[in-house]
Amino acid sequence: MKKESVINDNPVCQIRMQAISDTMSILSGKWKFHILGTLIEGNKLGFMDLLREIEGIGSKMLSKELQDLECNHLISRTVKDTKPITVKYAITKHGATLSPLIEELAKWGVAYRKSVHG
Amino acid sequence: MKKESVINDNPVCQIRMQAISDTMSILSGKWKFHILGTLIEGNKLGFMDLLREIEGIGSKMLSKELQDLECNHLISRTVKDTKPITVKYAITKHGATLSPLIEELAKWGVAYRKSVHG
DNA sequence: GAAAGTGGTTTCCTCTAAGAAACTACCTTG
DNA sequence: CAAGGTAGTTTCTTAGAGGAAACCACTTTC
Repeated sequence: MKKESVINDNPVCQIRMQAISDTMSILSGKWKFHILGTLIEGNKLGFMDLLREIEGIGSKMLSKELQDLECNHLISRTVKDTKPITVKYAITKHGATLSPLIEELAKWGVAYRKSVHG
Repeated sequence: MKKESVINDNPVCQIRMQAISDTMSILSGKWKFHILGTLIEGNKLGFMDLLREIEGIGSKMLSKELQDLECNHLISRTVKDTKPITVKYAITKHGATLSPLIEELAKWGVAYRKSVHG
């Protein structure tokens, strides 16, 4: 008798796993949380603002990550017709729903650090 | 006057960001959540069990990810002196503290799917 | 003694994430 | 007209993540 999957071979688990994969794929990469976190704190920021706020990121990565986040409707990009034109990035209502998740991530990270050193 | 970071240039944000980076680094990779999720459901599983449960993973990746998780004390590995020897992987108390986080990830993923299709 | 199960390691390969640096284009201020 | 600000794009390169397949050692069952 060949053994087969028993735990993960049920619809509830499958949907759960899929949901987790979805979330992680949307938030993948080194910078997504940094960008989202910064936009949640300081609402409406320009490209150069973000470049300054997020230490270490380069313009290429920032540009790409912003596009990803915009595609997934987590942030908005609005071009103001000023001179010179300026662009403002902001978190969307949808993006704001990530707050509890980001909160959990931060909380766990802090607790982990304490448990290792403390 | 040169502009500088204002939002992220304060200790609270720095610690937050660091904590998030820590968490993400510990849980990085394609399989960590799948492994943890599976071990939370079915407590105490062998290597081959996990290989069967986690669809798509190969033995090399499983081996590596299990080592990572064990190093970070999120799972335990105990060798039973049976014949043939068997190895049991289980979630630790520490690893179990990830449950709320995993819960949030799944919740958000499900909600996201609904908001896109619904 | 061959097949199948235990728990992995090793080798080789590919693809992508990420970063550095240069460049575009347009505008304003000194 | 040079310097510096706006918002990015392009090119080149490298490190690492991930996967397929073969292999090892040991044991039990058919």
